[in-house]
Order: sequence, then C-alpha cells, then structure tokens
Amino acid sequence: MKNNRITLKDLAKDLNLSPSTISRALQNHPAISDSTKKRVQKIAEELGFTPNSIASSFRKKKTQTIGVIVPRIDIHFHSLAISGIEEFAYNKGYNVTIFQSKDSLKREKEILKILQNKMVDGVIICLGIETKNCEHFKKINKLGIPLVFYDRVPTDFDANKIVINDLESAYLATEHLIKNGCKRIGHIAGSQSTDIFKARLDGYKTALKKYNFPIDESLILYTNNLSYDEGVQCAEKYLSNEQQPDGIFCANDYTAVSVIQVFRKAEIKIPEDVAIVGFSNYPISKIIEPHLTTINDRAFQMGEAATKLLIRQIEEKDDFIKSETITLQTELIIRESSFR
Amino acid sequence: MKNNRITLKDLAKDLNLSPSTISRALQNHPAISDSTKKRVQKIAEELGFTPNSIASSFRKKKTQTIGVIVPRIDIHFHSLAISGIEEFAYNKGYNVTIFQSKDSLKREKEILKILQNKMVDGVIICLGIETKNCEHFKKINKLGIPLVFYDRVPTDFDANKIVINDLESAYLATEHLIKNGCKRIGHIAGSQSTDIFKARLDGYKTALKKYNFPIDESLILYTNNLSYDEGVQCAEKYLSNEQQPDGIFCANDYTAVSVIQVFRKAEIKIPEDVAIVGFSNYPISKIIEPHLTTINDRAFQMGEAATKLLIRQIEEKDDFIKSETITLQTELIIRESSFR
DNA sequence: CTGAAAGCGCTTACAG
DNA sequence: CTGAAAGCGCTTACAG
Repeated sequence: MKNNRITLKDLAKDLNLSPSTISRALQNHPAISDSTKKRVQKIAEELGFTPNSIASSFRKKKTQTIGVIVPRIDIHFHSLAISGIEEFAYNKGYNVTIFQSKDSLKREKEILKILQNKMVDGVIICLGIETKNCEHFKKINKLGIPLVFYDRVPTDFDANKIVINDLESAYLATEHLIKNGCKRIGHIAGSQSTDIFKARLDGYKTALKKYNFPIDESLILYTNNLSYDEGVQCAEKYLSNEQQPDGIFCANDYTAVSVIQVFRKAEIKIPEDVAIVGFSNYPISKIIEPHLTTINDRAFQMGEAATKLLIRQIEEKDDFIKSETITLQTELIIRESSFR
Repeated sequence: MKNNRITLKDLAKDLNLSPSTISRALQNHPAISDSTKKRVQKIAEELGFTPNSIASSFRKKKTQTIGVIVPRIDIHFHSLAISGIEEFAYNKGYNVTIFQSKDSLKREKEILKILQNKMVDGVIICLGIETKNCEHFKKINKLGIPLVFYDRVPTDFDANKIVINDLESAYLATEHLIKNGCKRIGHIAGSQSTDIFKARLDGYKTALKKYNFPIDESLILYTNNLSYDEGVQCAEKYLSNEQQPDGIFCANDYTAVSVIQVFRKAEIKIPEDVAIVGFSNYPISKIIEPHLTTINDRAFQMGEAATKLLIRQIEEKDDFIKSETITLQTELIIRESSFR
C-alpha cells in the first residue's frame, strides 16, 4: 500500500528524458523547450506525481517553513497573531510549525533546538514570562536563521521586533478619560516585570502629568496576571477606598470587564459615575454592557507584520543581518463605557 | 556566517571513527560500547553538533510532523483544540504544522497536496463548511498517511473520527430546562446542513417528546452562523411572538449571551422568567450576568484524543488501516442562567 | 535545449 | 563492537 510514490526518475523513464530535464521542466526553467514542458506536465498530471518536498528541502537547504513559538495558543491575542502569521505565510508559499512554550524557559530552549535541527527558514517568537535574557537565541542567529520577536520582545538584544506603541496608547486612553471630565483616574496595572505593562503604567502617568493631575498611588492597583479574578479584587479595593476614582484605565479588557460588573452590582453607574477604558479589544468588549472602550492591539496585524519582515529577511541575499523594530499604531475604540 | 553546520562526518573525523558509528552512538544503539558513546556524546556537546532532522526525515521517510487543518485558528474552539494537539504531540516528539482552510474547499485541497509533498506522518482535520464529500482524502489514504477528523467529520467516509455526543448533550440541556419547570422551551438552531447542529436540534426534540411536550415550530429559530447578531434577531423574534418561551436551549454560547442581553433590556428576568442554556462553555459564559449554563464541549480534549489516535495509527505496524470513532462525553455546567 | 554526475547528511543492511 | 557502501529524491554546475 505504501511506497508507491512516483519520483522524477519514473517520469524520466516514461518519457525517455533525464531526471534533470524533468526537474527543470517542472520548475518551468527557461532553458527547457515548451513542448518538453508540456509533455512533462501532462504525464506528471496523469500519474499524479507530486514532488517530494523533503528531498527538495534537503538538497536546497531551504524548508519553506517558519517556526513559531508562543506562550499559549489558546490565548485570544496569540491565536489572532498566529492567524495573521499563517495567512501571510501561506500566500507566500511558507508553512508554519507551531510550538507553545507555556512560559517555560526550559521549553523555549528545547524548542529552539528542535527548530534548528528542523532547518526552519526563520523563527517568529513571543517570549515567555520566565525569559529574562536572550543567550539562547545567539546560536540560532549564528546559524544565520532570521528571527523576529513580537509583543513580548527582548530589550537587551539586538533583533527584529514588532511591537505596538504601548506607552502612547495608554497615554491616549488616559487622556480620553481626562477629556471626558474625569478628575480622579485610576489604573489597574499588569506585572511590572513585563515591559509592555510598565509602558502602559508610564503612559498613564505621563498623561496625568501633562494635564497637571496629581499622581495618587492609592489609585494605582497592581496585579500579577491581569486576570478576571484579580480585576474583581481591584474593583473591591476601589470601592473600599476613601475616595473613589471617577475613571479607570485598565491594562487589559478582563480586568475592565470585572470592574464594570462589580461596580454595577454596587449601583455605581458606568459611565456616569465611573468611566472605564480597557486594553486589547477582546471579543467580550463588544458584548459586555455597557460596551467597553478599549485599545485595538492589532494582534492579527502583528502576526502579518512579523511574517512579512521575516520573509524579507529570509529572501534577501544580504549576508549581514539587520535589525528592525516596527511599531504598529493602535487605535482607541470609543464605546459606551467611557463616553459621556 | 552560514553553512558552518557540523555534520556526523566532522565528528567522525575528529574521533577517528566512521560516520556509521557516530550515528549509532548518538542514537544510543545497543551495539556501540559505552566508552565510545561517551566520547561521541562529549565531542558532540563540545562542538555543538545537532543532527540535521531534514536529512534524517528524508532518509527514514518519517518526518515526525503532523499536519493540522482547521477552518480558522482564531475561533476559540479551534485554538483550544490546537492547543491540545500541540501539547500531546510535543510530548510524543512530534511537531505540528498548521493550516487554515478558511472554510474553502479549494484551499482544503491545496493544503492536502502540500501535506502529501511534505510527507507529514499524519493529518488531523476539521472539515470546512464547503466540504460536502471526501473524494480529496482518498489519495492521502492511498499513500498510507493516517487521517483523523474531529468535530466536523464526514459521514459518507470511513475514517477515524473524534466527536462529542451532540445529540445526547442537547437532550440533557433540554431535559435540564424541563426539570427546572420550563413549559415552553425554544431552541436557537445552527445551520441544518451541518451535522452537529442537526444533532443538537434532534436532541432537543427527542427530550421534548420523551417528556410529552408538544413540538412547537414557532419556538425553533434557525440561524446561519449562530453569530451574536443573529442571536439578537432571534431574541427579538421571541419577544414579538404571541406566546413567549420560558426556557431556551441555544446551540452555542454567543446566541445565548445575546438572548440574555436582549431579554434583560426588555425587563425579562433570567432565569426567573426565562431560563437559558448555551453550548460550548466559552470564556464569556463565566462572565456574562447571570452566568450561563452551558455544555463543556471538550475542545482541548478533542485535540488530545485526535492526536493520541493519530500517533497510534502512525506507529502501529499493521498494514491495514482501521477506522475508529471516539465519542467524548460532554458535561452540563449548571450556572445561574437556568437554575431556579 | 538536454544529460551525466555529484552530492546534500543521514541510516541501515551487510560484513567482519 | 565497528566500518564500508549504498541510497533516500531531488537540484545544479558543468559540459556539450
């Protein structure tokens, strides 16, 4: 049943041509006559010949494969990014092999080794939480395999990166609250060992300063994972504060949603009493009532941009490796939770 | 910078051994002496040798790669399934190459061809909407590449399948409404050209019959995609009905959520006036208020089960291909939207 | 426009 | 316990 695969050699025998000629004809090589090409294509079709890409990859040292490492596939942000990666790669003739690091440094290293062995043409990666330095990426660089980081990117490592303007986005979100008349604006922050959440806190503070608002540390609440449950805790903390905020910029949509729900239960009106802004434009932001003002974080576009940059690096003949950082512009989506 | 990869031959020269011996030593072949193995492993480590898996795959005709085709990656159900696939495959030493069919039959066929050429060891697939027959899978079967379908599986094609008990789940959901005292139970149905949604409608009707409830066609509303917006339309239709339902079983969570929201705006109390049950246990079901009773559709476990079955087929030596259908048991998760 | 030859880096049946 | 040899199915520089 197996092993009945047809090879170039079989076609060659059938047509009394050499395998070289068959190979070239199928690649539409200019040196081959049109009549030969037609004969070859016809018989290939008839016999159902399909080229063995592994043999070709092996010979050419080019696999047309991109390795992708994400912390988890089932996080909406990443599944959107992967979708963008697959879509762009597919249209360019590349395949995508996917791995979850589960935020484990050990696993990240293992995966990198596999990717080297598999001779992928390039790697796209969003770093795991445990990853504090990038020693393990040096070898893959030395092998000449292009690398693009997205979202969670290294700071101490010269590399291709796709990011969004987190600081500016947070600034705009906060400014939006200010312009809507909020006087005491709180912030629910993510882990400050992660750059993007540090940037969001920075953006918040920058906006307050710019408008001559005091920075009130009692209005800034810190979380570990920005989980829904942590959001509930934060909301309750705000409720027990002496002075409650009249606007809150949350570093993601989950915490924003939990705040909305806790506050509404406490008979606090949103947006009238407290205006809320989230971050990420998760599907739930369009479903929760009131609909949530948030930042579109361009996950799909990040995937596309990463793949575009990577493929350019793969296909450029230049011997030296350049490093490029592309910053995608986010978008403040104003919905009912903040508009008054 | 490139092409400095170390090969077996290099190691062999360094140690005055043959490449055969190096190869065997690295595979921990029993015929090789321990001392030799140690020497080989030591120098491999020192020189940073990593085997070229492409060469190995080519030689062994085994790629340790599983091809996965899903309609879309960014649908939560599929990203969960993929997560299960990747997790299980990784632990078994397989890699996962992923494709989106975008529900296009043409693309599904293209992808299958790529997977054949890439010599994947097996394929896991959830059929696209356009796919009505399975002619295009016959060739891959003939090549001896094992195939496992999940969720949306073919009916006219003998193959390995992973499914959930849709009919029974729908039966239990409907029965739950009955037992909670609902007298007029509606159903929001998915496209009836898709088997799983047909089964859910069937389960609903079966439960009604079992408990001697009449089947009132005016209470069954049909949608194309079970989208949030269609759910809103259905809810409005129910509101304009002469007699409103006092319980609704929705074929997915999105429509259930939209019904909850529309009804609450119309001052209809949930679950007191109308009890709602959804299907899929999407993250939103735990966030919407009241929390949504729903069916856990075991997406992650489907991915795992599909991969487990596939790998068994790949690694079993038997020449004949067996077909197996595995039905995963779902779970009714009772939350506030239906409990009274 | 076509062909012969070499070789990509492994693995493995065979021989010793 | 180790080695020599063949070969997986392509591609491509070289020759004509």
